[in-house]
Amino acid sequence: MTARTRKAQRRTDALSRERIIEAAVELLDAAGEGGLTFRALTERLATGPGAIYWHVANKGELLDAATDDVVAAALAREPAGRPASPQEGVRAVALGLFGAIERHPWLAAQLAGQLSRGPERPVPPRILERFGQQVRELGVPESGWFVAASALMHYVLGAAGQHAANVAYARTLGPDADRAEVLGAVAAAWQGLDPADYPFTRAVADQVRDHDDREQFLAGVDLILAGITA
Amino acid sequence: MTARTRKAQRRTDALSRERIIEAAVELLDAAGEGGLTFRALTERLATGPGAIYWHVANKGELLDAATDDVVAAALAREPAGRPASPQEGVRAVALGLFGAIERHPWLAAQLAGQLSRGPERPVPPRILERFGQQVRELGVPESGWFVAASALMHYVLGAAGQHAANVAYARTLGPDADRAEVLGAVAAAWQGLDPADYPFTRAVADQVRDHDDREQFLAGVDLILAGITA
DNA sequence: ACCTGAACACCGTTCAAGT
DNA sequence: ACCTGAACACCGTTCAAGT
Repeated sequence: MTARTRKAQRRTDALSRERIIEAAVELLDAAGEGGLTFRALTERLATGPGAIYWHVANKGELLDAATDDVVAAALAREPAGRPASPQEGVRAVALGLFGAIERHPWLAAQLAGQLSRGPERPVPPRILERFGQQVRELGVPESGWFVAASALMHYVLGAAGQHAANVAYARTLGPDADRAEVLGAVAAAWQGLDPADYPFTRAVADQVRDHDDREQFLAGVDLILAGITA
Repeated sequence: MTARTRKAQRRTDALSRERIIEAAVELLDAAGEGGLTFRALTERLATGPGAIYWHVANKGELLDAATDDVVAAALAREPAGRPASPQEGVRAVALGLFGAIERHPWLAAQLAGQLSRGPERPVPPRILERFGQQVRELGVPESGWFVAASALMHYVLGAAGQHAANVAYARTLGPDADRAEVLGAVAAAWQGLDPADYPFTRAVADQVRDHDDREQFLAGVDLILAGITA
């Protein structure tokens, strides 16, 4: 067994756009956005960069495709039957995205990037559509559709991203840090702020310690639902 | 006048962390996140990279400091007197951030990045605090403080980021594209979606064309305020 | 049509050397 | 204490050449 033997075997099946995107998602999951490089990709796929460029225009397109793939899967994973109510439908979509961002923490920044990079990106309409269909069934007058669906989308993406940050921060504290430790760390960071400048943030630090991220997240969704139907 | 004369003069005043951050913000404003490189920075400041590293740990810290600077300025720019009501206070903070993101479109992705990179980043607590203080004065019971302030923060950052994307997209269409053209372009992009998959998004495309971004933004803030006080 | 891999331009960062 | 600038490792991307 020479040293070279340990390298990835030469691939036998053909390369394809799907296989490349799949490998990109794996790299992103393993090491975050910094983990996705063409060098890592060529090694994992046992090719040269030219082969990848045959299937994908550039790194940006690959990142977009990976984002699109993961979001589409999350939105498709939903319960088979129709939701009991539009409210339940909203919660289901929200939890689907929450879970996707939890499993793929790099998604949060990526989605924010697509959101702030023009209207023709594929992912935002996909998400807006799902929330929007429930908003319509909520009986909201048409003039309020866009604002209601936008509010849901922006809150869900932002709050889920913050949750993912907490989870990632937990890993920093050691591989077996549990929920209490993570929340404790967030609370501790906020308790360390200047009392004169941050009275509110220090006050809520306690709440952050005692509550479950997912519960808080759903409470936020319900708050916006209350605003929509007010 | 030799070719060399056109290069930036050798700096006479001393370098400082503030001057570096200032130059970084200018580069970001001029060319977005890709415009901030140490090479561009050294040329603009007429130094070598080592000089910059004497004042700043690395690029990430510089980006964070630039973000922090701009957000702090936006939150400080507020009206002198106390707001007429907590609701007005929330709108003022929201519009302050909206304006900052409009003037510095790179802020949107940067803020999302800080949000999803752990609780000890300096900027999110700064924003949470401002919304939180108004939430408290709204008479919300303490158990609901965090959710209410988070909902405001996430909506505002997300929606303002999308607005900034629209503005940036407008510049793409030509230097003198006006509001109608921009909104028309967004509407057109959404109208081009598959009618079977995107009935809602296509329906709201018309609203997007006819409404003002700032009005829609404030309507979203009011929606969340309604949910908070429901 | 699909893949190889050397080469290129550019990037963030370091560090021995200067003042 | 503060700054210089050559050098390094690494990155995305290209392209002439192969099959």
